[in-house]
Amino acid sequence: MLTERQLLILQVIIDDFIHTAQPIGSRAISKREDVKYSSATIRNEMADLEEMGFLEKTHSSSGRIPSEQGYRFYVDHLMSPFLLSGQDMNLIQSMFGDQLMEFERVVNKSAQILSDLTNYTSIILGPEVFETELKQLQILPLNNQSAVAILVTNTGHVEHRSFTIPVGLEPSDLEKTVRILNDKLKGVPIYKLNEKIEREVVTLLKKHTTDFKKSYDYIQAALFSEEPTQLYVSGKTNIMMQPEFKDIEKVRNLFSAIEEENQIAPLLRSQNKGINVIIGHENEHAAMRDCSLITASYALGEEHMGTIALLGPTRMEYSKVISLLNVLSNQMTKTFKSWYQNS
Amino acid sequence: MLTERQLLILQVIIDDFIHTAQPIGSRAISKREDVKYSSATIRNEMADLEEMGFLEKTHSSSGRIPSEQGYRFYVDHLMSPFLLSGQDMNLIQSMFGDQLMEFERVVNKSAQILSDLTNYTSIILGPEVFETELKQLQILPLNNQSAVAILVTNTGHVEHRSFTIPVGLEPSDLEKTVRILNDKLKGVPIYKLNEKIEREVVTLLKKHTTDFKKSYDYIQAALFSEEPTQLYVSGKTNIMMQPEFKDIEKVRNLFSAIEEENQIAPLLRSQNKGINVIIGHENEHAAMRDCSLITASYALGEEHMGTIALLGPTRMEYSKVISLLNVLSNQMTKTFKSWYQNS
DNA sequence: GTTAGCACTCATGTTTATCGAGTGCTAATT
DNA sequence: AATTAGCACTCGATAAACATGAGTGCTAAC
Repeated sequence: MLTERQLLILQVIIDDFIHTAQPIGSRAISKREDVKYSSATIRNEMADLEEMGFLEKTHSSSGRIPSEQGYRFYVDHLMSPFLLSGQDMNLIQSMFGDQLMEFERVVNKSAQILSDLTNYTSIILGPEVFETELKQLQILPLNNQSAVAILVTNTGHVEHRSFTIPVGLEPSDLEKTVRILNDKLKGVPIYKLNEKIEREVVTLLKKHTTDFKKSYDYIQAALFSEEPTQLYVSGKTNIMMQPEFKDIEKVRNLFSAIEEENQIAPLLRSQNKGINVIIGHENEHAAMRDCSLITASYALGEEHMGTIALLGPTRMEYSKVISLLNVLSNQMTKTFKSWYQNS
Repeated sequence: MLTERQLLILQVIIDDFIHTAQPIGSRAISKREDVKYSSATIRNEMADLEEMGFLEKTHSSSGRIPSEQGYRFYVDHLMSPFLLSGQDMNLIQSMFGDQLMEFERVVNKSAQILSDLTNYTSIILGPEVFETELKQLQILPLNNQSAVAILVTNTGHVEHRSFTIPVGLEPSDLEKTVRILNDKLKGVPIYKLNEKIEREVVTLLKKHTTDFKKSYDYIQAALFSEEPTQLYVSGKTNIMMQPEFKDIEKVRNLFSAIEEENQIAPLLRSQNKGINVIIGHENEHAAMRDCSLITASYALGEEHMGTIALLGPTRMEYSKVISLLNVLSNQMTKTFKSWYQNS
């Protein structure tokens, strides 16, 4: 177990390193007014802490820096809670005060606030949309050749596609098709749409429309060619400002990794509810081994969950980031709840 | 005027430097099989070309690199046309072959193709939406408290907002309001909406709805709180791969500049029709003085214009980029025309 | 148990030397 | 008169040699 003094020293080192990014030596610590031991004593303690794996040296005669295990201990036991400044709180409040927002905008703004307030990179994962229900399907002809299909879910999510109307498709058929679809599909969860169409709608369509095949291809195309982008990233530039990323090769690797949506999304999706802290090599993705990733979950309505996250160097302001993510995820959950209850 | 030989030498130097990013010396040039002069001769010519301002040295005894004036001359007089590979052409064609696309998707994909095929950063500016006309306004209640407003223009552009319904607003009023709005506003250009509402709709609303004030605030909020994002950027990471951006400070500056939407948008907006080449310091923005920017215009329907652009180092593959932008902008124009004619 | 003292380590910065690609100029060649 | 060979010179890049100083570990004194 660690003694009080060791705890103090560890805390001082980590706090300092988080802000300066420089190895810290015994003398510097002993000079602090809240530390009343000589540098020699500190040196001894530091040697012990290093032996226990909480500290590292960059070279044999350098000052100490925290190891990943050190950060882990800090996050789990040592960190003092962070009080967000009134200014920051205001910024957040004012954003959620706005009555008129669609989901995408809230998320985008949240991502921006997160990255602005921390100078790290924020990543927000939207909720799985598949469980949401179809509220309305509309096909609106723009002219002879083209139309726009608009699909609204019960969560207020809107998808739309423009398309060209195949030559020879009767407008009346199109209209009928849409009417039938709305009749039958309202309230059906998105992920069941396909099945439902196959089972119930196809026969109906066959009966009622003269050009069944075309209408059908249509629906298919309009409804299911989606690849829902659910990843919102903000402040990618911030990561370049960190001194640990002064060599461009690292930045490149990291950026490439972030841009691979199908790498990041599952990672975030697989996190537990609440706050998660993933430090350095705890991350399964090699490209993020120099980083820490803090995630927090938010809820959209009763069922759907999304994740907000901050990506920064392992030398991260854990305390601040965690507070911020807490506040923001709660605020998001609250806001979405107010939108979607009784739906 | 430049002699044939000088033209040849200039061309060789620029072509070479575009691919290697290394200063090139007289000996290297004289060794090429299409050049039959000795290094001494070449040296003399290079000295002349430098005096005329087409070449530069990085230091007193280095090989030559093209000056910005050199690139300018190259682009205007020297560049040989570039034939896109069949592979590249296929990629482009296949994308536009897809019948089912909304504007945003075409633009996003185009941006991606541009950056993938060139390894530069692509920027696409959407058309001014203000001239487009309102096709339909719909307000769809999701539940007691919230609704989604959907606005469709004649170009198939869809805007939507979720909002909470003020307590006490009668559903019937909401419905009436929407009906009145659709009646009066269909076909009105977006930028005239506000005026039209003030002039014709307000009185109507007063007459027909019991709670005029609330309905009105509503419309206002739903229709006019937009900040149309019209800038699509792809391949920002590419710029970091260029050897001229190996020091991170430059990258930071450039990235910050690109992220300032209101810096870039007007710059692109102000370009002439067709292809424009802006080399280094010809660019008014200091942050882009190390870059060249090639722009091309595309048309959306009869009236609206947008811009596609590629941003790379001044040492850019001008020939390829220009060909590519040409093909793509034409293809976009053609595609959009087919969508929106007779609207 | 704590601390002063001291020899030792190593990253960083500076100086100096070497190397070689490339130039400009002059004189010889075509 | 145009071209080219020859040569001294320049200067960035790389490496080696050296000084500096922040920081350590260890021992002995307090």
